Amino acid sequence: MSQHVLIVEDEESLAQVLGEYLTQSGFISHIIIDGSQVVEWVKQNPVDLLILDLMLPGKNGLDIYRELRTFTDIPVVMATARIDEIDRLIGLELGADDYICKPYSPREVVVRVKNILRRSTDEMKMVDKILSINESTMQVLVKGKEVSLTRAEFRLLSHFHQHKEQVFSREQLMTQIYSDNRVVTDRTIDSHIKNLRRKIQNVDAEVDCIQSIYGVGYKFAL
Amino acid sequence: MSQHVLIVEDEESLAQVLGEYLTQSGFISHIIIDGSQVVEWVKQNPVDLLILDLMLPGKNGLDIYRELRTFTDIPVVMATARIDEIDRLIGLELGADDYICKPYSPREVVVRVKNILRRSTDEMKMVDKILSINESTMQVLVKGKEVSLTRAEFRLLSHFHQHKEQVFSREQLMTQIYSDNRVVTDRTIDSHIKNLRRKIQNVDAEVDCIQSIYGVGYKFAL
DNA sequence: CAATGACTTAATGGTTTTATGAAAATTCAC
DNA sequence: GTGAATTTTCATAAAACCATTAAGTCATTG
Repeated sequence: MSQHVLIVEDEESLAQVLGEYLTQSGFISHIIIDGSQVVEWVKQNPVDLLILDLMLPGKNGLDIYRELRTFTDIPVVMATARIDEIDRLIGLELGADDYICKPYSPREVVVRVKNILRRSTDEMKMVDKILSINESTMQVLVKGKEVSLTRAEFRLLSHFHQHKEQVFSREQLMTQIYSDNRVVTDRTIDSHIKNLRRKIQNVDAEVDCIQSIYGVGYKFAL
Repeated sequence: MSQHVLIVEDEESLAQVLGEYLTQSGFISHIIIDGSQVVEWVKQNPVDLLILDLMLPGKNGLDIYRELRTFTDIPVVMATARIDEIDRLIGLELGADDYICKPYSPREVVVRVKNILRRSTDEMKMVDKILSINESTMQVLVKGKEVSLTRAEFRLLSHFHQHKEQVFSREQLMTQIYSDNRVVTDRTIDSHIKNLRRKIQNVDAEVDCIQSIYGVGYKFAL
């Protein structure tokens, strides 16, 4: 579950401190001092983000960066002590990347790492920022506010959320909601839909994500 | 409600500007120019965070820092103009602390102050000051007061605490609690939950950390 | 625009699930 | 083995949920 951050930095004490900060924040960190090992490590191990010191003994940081980019898209935060490096970096295609100027504070780096990883992963679920669903906690957030749903409501919404835009008949929804093969009236679904809509719009009346398709069923869309 | 930030800085104009930024952001700031007064002030006045210039006339900043640490844990942001100071600082036990390199931008300092105070108030105080669990001593503190739990209760709470927010069925909880594969009624879990809640709320009736998810199970949340 | 079928909604009764207190069974220490 | 503590079960009350109904509203069609 935790995300892996690889620190490439020759000043070991600095890297150590940074690593501790990252661990404190729930990341798993690994430190590499020798630049020549970076590419190999990234190929062999899980790495979600890389903090790359550009001034390394042995191998040039930018070369490492370019080599990484030939086979992976993981975000890279580049660190440099020389101000004038920054200008060159800014010219780069800084996709999911970032850079920091040394000396940096560990706290600042952690903040950046969090931001980048949140952006890139945290997550497709937050895609719309309007509705997020967490299966394991059974938590539903509408515009950031928690909405408490019953089991049937949660299953319904969850199924809708996983199949955006798709239209479902009431029969289909029933079989999705109930594990047993119980048979209920069509109106039952209507009823749950009604309650769902009410609870969601209770948070924000603007949100109208469950649409009725006349004569067919319902669909979810934001 | 507002939090107090103490600025220790001999360049008065700089301190002034920073103070205004902080005020703007909702903090209450106070400036001390003479290093020899800092310890006394902190002892006598409310201070939630301290910005400490290390290059002070009269008294050395690091000495002040060490003296403060003998009686308080308030976070300290250390400011210094000399790069090489940074290295020494990194060696320090940077608990809730941070450092910045002069010349700094007031805006940046405000951001850091906010971050530090958010962390030390929200996170620490909310999450762990309410409930802390020590696996090795089997000690449980609720709002600082010890609660004596039976083994089953402790295992339950401990498992919950390690998996905050996650919903567990009674079956899952049973297998978590029992090493052997004994089979017990669902109601057994209810019973333990009941006792747990009672013991916890015996300390503070406000604390309601075990929630029932109807038709599913229980989850822990603060 | 009237008729018809489809959707919405609130209320209700019944069902399932949970809370709780107390009793029975088990475990543990002595 | 005895007694106290703990665990489990049980019975009942309370709460939450769900399916249905029925009445009202809306969309479609001729």
